[in-house]
Amino acid sequence: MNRYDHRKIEQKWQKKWAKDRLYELHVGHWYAFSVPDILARMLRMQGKNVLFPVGFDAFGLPAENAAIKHKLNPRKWTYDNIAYMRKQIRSMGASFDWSREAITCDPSYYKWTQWQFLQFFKKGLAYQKETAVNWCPKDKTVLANEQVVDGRCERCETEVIQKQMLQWDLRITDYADRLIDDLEGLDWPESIKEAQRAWIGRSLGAEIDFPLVFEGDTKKYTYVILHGFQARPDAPRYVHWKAELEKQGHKVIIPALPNPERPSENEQVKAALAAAPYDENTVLFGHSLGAVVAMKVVEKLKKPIARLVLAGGFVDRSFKDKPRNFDKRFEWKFDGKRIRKNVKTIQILHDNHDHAISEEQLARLEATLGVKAVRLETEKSHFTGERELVVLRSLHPTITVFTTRADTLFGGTYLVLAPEHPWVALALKHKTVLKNNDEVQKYVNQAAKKTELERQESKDKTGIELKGVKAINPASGKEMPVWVADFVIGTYGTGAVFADAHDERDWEFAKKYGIPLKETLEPLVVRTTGPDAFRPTESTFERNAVMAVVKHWADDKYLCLEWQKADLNAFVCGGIEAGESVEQAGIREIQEETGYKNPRFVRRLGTTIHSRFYHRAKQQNKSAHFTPLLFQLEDGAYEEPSERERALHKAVWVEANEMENFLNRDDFRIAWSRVKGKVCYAGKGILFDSGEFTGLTSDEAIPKIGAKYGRLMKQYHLRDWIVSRQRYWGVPIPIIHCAECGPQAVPEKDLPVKLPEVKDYLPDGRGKSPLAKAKKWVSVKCPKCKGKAERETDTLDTFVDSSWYFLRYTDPKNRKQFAASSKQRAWMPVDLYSGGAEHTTMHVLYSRFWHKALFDLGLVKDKEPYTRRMNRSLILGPDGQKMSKSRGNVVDPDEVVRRLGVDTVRMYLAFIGPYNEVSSYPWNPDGVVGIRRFLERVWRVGQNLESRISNLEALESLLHKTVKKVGEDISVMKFNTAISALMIFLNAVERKGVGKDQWNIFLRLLAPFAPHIAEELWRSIDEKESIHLSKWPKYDASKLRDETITIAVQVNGKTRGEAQVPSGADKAAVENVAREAVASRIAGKRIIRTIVVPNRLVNFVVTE
RNA sequence: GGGCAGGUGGCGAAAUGGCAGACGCGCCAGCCUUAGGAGCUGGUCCCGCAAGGGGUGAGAGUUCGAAUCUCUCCCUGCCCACCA
Repeated sequence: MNRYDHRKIEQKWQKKWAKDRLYELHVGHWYAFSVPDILARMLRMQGKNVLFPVGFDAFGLPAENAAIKHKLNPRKWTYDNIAYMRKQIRSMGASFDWSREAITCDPSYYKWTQWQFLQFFKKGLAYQKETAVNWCPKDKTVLANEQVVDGRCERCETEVIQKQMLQWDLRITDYADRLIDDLEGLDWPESIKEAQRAWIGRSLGAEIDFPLVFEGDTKKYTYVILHGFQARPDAPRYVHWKAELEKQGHKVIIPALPNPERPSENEQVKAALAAAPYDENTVLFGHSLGAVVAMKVVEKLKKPIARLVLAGGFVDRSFKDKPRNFDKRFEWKFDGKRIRKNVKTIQILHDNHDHAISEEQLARLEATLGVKAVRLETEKSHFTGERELVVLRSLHPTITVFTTRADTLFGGTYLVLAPEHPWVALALKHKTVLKNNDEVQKYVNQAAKKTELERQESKDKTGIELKGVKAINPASGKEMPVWVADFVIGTYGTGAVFADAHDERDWEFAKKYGIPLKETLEPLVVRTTGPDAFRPTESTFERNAVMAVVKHWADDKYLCLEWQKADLNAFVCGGIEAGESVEQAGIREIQEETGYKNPRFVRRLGTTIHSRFYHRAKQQNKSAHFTPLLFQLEDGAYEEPSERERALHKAVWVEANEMENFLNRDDFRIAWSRVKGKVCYAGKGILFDSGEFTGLTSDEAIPKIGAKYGRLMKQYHLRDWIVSRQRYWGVPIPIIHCAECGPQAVPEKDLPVKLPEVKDYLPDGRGKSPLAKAKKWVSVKCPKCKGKAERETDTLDTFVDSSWYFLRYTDPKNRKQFAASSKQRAWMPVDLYSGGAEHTTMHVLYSRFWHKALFDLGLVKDKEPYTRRMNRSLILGPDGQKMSKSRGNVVDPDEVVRRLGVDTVRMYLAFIGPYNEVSSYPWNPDGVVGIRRFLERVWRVGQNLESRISNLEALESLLHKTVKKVGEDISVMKFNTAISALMIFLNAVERKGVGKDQWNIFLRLLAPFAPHIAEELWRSIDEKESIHLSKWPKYDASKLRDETITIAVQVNGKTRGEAQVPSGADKAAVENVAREAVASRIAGKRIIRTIVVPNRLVNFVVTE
């Protein structure tokens, strides 16, 4: 029987190709796997070397949860699934290179995940940090910020709480700038780049310090500064610190400590003790080794001093970078209790990139003194820069805020701290600093109890003033009240903001609590787009003007102008003439422009509004300074305005509630918002009452004010990447913890650290992962000191596994390296990465970071892993909703495949719409039969090839056009239009017949889409080799041209007829033919202009 | 509140400055019939018998010409969000 029997054909060829058969599938998998296969097949036929790999990212929570639920071994569960998936994927007829398969949970793969992690660890890119982390009480695991959705766990939707934990982090924030800046050179869709930028969230701004003053505190201190190893009192930084402190009226003593090159404890402590009286007015400040001496000094004191400050205070003789040779007589033990007794306040200052002190040493110092270190951004690591202002700032109580709007600094009238701000905790501990200590404590406690979700949900902002404390505005010099409020986020910026009249949130808060505000900005509206856009290069006409909002005499409606020439809906406005007051000017303009005779001045609407635009009617660049005024008409007395005015604009009445829609420019909207009583202006503008910066625009003032009163800097939304997971089913972190030596890398020869077998996979609920249950596995020897040590029991985030898998594809079997550099060079960077839109942010960002880190280590040659990244569309359920098991709309194409065949299903998915649009297509079970019919017809034509063809030339021409179109469309992944071209060819062939030669070419075009049927028909025309090994056809450019072309003929841009012209005819001939086609329409009219677009149309522009 | 992507027949869509709706689904009429969820032929944006006219979310602009570019607004989807 000779009909298209897909089952027979597809099984036959799949057996031959892969020895496998059909299984049921998820339609989303089909879309992801089988459609790109079309491109891979074509490229291969074009002789390209195509790496089209497949693999399984198989670590992670789903496998573990399933294992817990069904009491299975997650490894067995995963590998069973992989085996099943493999069969499914093979049944799609996709031409994956299975020899390169990578499985992230296989020890041969994760050996290299661990190896790369250790390279990062050795370079300081991976580090351990005690952090407040998102903790899901149900999953009993830590979540990345990215996995928290609306304050809830991404997976189980349990509310996330905060918990302190020692976590492994990767320093992705060090790469934030490069991750943004390197996007420039990438040929990616702008939307993906924008998603990356948004996620990193860089904002340029300034950090500004606000000194705090306390009621009745005018105390002057004696600062004793103890210098460091190999230093002297006249080192520039100490000189600078001394000068600054003396300027503030404090006394400063910097004793020269004996033998700074080869220090000894007794000598130095003795000298330090003798240098000053040490009483309640003393602040003892130790830098570096001086900090050790300072601690010894405090131990020996008889009465307490005011403060102990330790800057870069190390407790070991082993520096982080290289050990220093200190005198053995230095005793590295401290009596924390005694120290705490002898000093009122202790401060530990530290910087995150200190070359001398390890995190672990710092932690010990913190533990000894019972104080958390304050981490600072330094000029040079270990506070060795010349000025290190940061140290001085820390000597006084100051609150540092981050702002992107330094232009409003002069108007800052209060300060707001997050409830978790460290200074708040400090002040509360002292109890005497704040006059309303108990109330503040109560508020902070309440805020701490609230989850992030609750804090976000409460729209009404709450807060409490810190009584007894004021901050000094460094710009205006004015005292500002200090508040604590939970709308300020502790973890963003510095956890503190200054508040002013030009922020809506600050405005509302101030109104609610009666805090005074001060405006310092007049709105500036600059048109930057459209025909009215301000032209900065042209000369500008400055003009003082009035903007009159005119209320109806009885109703709540207002008199506005609709401008005729420009697309402008506005209030009455106009210039102020010499000798005229603004009020007079307003009345005159109302009378002139609208004709209403009796306007009455009501009130000014506050601020001046500056407006810059290009005045089209006057052809001038304008900078208008509007004074907005409110008028009301006494009555309807009216006299028609002049013709000139009426030609310019039309006066209309606009209802108050229609106004927002009516006005179409921001300067008028601002005036309107003030009529309605909303006064806060949060946009940019021109400064006033701002000292030397008065008159500047916001954009000019932001960097200048920021630099003068603070430090210009960047802030990122991005935080370091916490990679620790307290879960079983992941890559074990290859670290050994030794009490003596700290965390040590597992030696390379011992990699991979394989996952131990455990009895059950439940987390223990105290933050330890199930790996801790494998006691024998945990207990190891320290690779350094050979003493007793324990393995790290956390596993890595699965995003780590998927951050480098494409590298493994280039050399999947390598046992010596993660990928040989020769193999990498051959394939990297990835030419086309078509992935799900859900990975546009996190996975793409993490893998880019990982790649850059490898690049810095010299392990890869490219700065970026992906040349082209596309987001594929989504297949929705038949109901138009995202497919999900809970919705019950998951389409299983098994039934369709059985009925209509693999070729039909994969081709239909390709036909449904463009592949790389960020859109989605509902799976329409009816539409698929169109493709089946097409293949049926292909089959039928293939059975009846003819030797004689009615119009060979025309057919050839169409064929070559098809070759061109299909090839071009596939290469840009517009499979839908490629298929449409195949259909058009087949439609023609069914009418005109087709010969073996043309059919041979057509089948090769079809092969990537419908590999099975194409192969079968190919063999039936006596081809001996597989069609998939044949060459992609080339088109003959000379055959693309048609003999005659039908062109459109337009009159005044409207299509009025058609004309047949010979291909390549000259312009005059085309024009003549076209003129005849519309002769009746242009008769008696004059042709002003004729536009000829070759091969497309002729347009006659005629008089009416 | 912010960012991004969109908005074209009954449906998926095509056209990215040059004849709007290619191709396919569905629908209508007819043919064939082995009676099917098959095949073939023709039709199918709207108004109109026609000639003609109108039409790509709304409005305006640029242009000989706009679905496409610009502006204002509306709506939908996705992502982010008390981010200073």
